[in-house]
Amino acid sequence: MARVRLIDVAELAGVSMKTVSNVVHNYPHVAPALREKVQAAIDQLGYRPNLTARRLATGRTGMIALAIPEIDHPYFSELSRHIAEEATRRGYRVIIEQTLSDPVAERAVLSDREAGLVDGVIFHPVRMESLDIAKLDPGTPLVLLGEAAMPVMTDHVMIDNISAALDATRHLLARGCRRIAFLGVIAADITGSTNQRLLGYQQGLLEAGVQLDPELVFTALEFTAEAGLRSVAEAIERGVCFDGVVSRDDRFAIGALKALHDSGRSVPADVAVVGWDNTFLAAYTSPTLTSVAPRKTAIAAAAFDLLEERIAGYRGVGRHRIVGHSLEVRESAPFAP
Amino acid sequence: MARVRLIDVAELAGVSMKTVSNVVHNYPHVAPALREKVQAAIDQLGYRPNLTARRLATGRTGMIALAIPEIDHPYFSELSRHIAEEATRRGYRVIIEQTLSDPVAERAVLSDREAGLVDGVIFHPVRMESLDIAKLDPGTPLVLLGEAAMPVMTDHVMIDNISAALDATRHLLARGCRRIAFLGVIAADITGSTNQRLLGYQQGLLEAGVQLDPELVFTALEFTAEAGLRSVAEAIERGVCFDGVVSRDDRFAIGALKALHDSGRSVPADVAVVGWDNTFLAAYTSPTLTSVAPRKTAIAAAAFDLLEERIAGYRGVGRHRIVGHSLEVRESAPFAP
DNA sequence: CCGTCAATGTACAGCGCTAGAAAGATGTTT
DNA sequence: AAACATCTTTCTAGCGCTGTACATTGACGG
Repeated sequence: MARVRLIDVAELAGVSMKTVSNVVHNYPHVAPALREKVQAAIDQLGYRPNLTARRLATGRTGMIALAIPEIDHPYFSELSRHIAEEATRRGYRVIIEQTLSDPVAERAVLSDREAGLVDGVIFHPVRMESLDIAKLDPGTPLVLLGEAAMPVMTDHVMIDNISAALDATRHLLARGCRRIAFLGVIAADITGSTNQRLLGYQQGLLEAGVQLDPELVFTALEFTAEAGLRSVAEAIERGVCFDGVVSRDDRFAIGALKALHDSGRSVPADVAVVGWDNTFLAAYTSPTLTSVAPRKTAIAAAAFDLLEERIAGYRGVGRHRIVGHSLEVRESAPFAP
Repeated sequence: MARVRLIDVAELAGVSMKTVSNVVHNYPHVAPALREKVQAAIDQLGYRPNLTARRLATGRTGMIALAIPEIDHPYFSELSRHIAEEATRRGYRVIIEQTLSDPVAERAVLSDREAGLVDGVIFHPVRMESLDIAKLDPGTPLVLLGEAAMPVMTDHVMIDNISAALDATRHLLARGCRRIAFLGVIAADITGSTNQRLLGYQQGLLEAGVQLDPELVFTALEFTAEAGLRSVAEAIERGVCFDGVVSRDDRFAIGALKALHDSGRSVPADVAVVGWDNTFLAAYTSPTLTSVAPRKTAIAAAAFDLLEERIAGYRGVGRHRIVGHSLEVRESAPFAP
């Protein structure tokens, strides 16, 4: 099963390697007859160019790395899908790097692991801070996703979290909710996203003249539905009274729905719930879940736009692209009557 | 930002390239003093080996391709995660190839796309048949997942679908269900999995002496929760009477739960439901979903075992590994009282 | 005090492909 | 028919690293 090389084809066809290469690349300036002959040789031998060698010669790999915390988090798997499709469209392949939110793994994404392997990296950090990233930035084109860190020199794509949280909160206020909880602040979470969402939530309450109540900020232990469930269940046990929930993550919201259901509360009549990320789950919970919807395809497209400019040689300061969002209104928090 | 090469380090340290290479690889037979000196040069220049070049020289890429229909299908995203983790454990990186169940894309996976790029391919085909695969098999080590096709020469990992469907059906029968539906046969689905699951379902009914009723085999249009919902809703409208559902996919089951809920039926009192794949969703529906659970970590491990043997040079006939499964019993179909 | 053998280190030929320079072929113009 | 312009095709120097074959060194026994 010895691999067929360019030179083997060239010999069989009785031409030079470069001519074969020209045929493979569909370059002009190859006489039709010759082209046909070479093609026949290619087919006969079943020649396939060795991409590694091509890479070494051209310096471009045609691959980008996508580094995300968890492949199987619905938000990230949906985002991955869009990124993969955008990549295909633009002629790249994607290698997926799962960091599991581990600082060491995140660091590895930016350090020696990727040298010469990929043309660029799209990275959704969770634990690394701006300074870390700035220090490690290896010269490989890099675009960051999410809100964890935003070094000055690095490109960045995100949604306007404050305004999105504001929208969600206003939506609940319009329904008449006055005791609105925010789920969930996470102890180990140093990312900016939660803070920004919390900020938007607070801003919404303030502009409606509703008093902030620290008791209504629910803490979760980790990013799972289970944690969301527990957090809400405990709040209920503590006797906290609330009629609305803005959840920073669909999975938390799903846990919340379950906790509310278990405690005999009805959604949205007793408590209205808004989730975040508008993952496909949102359409299949009972009741279906109103959710903040980042435009994932737009995120993928913007990330690639920035990345390709970097790959093409742009060396300037970081650009920060804000991508649109909307509120997908479903049963858990319908429009005000 | 000129890249630092091995030879640059060698010059700075005043040694040969090979010695630097030896230090990088931690080979023995490098005097400690020299090693230190070389290491200093490496650090000073910030040298990072170029993986593409290393690949060309060694012939090994350290990457495998994972080709699946959809990244964001919960089953595949969970499977991907296990594969990614197994890959990390064994020193491989994963490049993910999304086929979207498109025959052309599936074909591309096995043809020129991956030549020389990866050491092996793990492929979950949907539309390609055994013969196609056998014809295209490019010599790159290959392991198939799922039941769509099983060419004689190719390795294969799957669960025993017949027996799993049998378990699910028996479980419902034990609860006293007698009008058990099978959801969902798909028109465009030529894969073996559905057939095998249907077979196990029928076998279960027969051994319990329950008459088969073609009316109880529900058809869906595509692999979405929406299609499952519609399929069940239409059956209800048609006046089909049933007290149990074996669903070939969790997403269908989720749709079914919703359809049943919408029609005022209670689960599991009126209709008991069993899903398939035990994706994390199953734990967060209301009611939670009993589901057939393939051992995903075992699938990942088995796939890598086979693949690594192929990479190591095994050239024999295809091995077929059956991986264990279980039935995760939750609220939608609890144990018989 | 020399020959021998490990232990270290060096030199260099590839890995397979690309791309630009140079050469060859063909056709056109005067 | 010579001179020139235009296509085609060949030649060949890398891309950066690895592994083999060979050179050097120093230690040690005879």
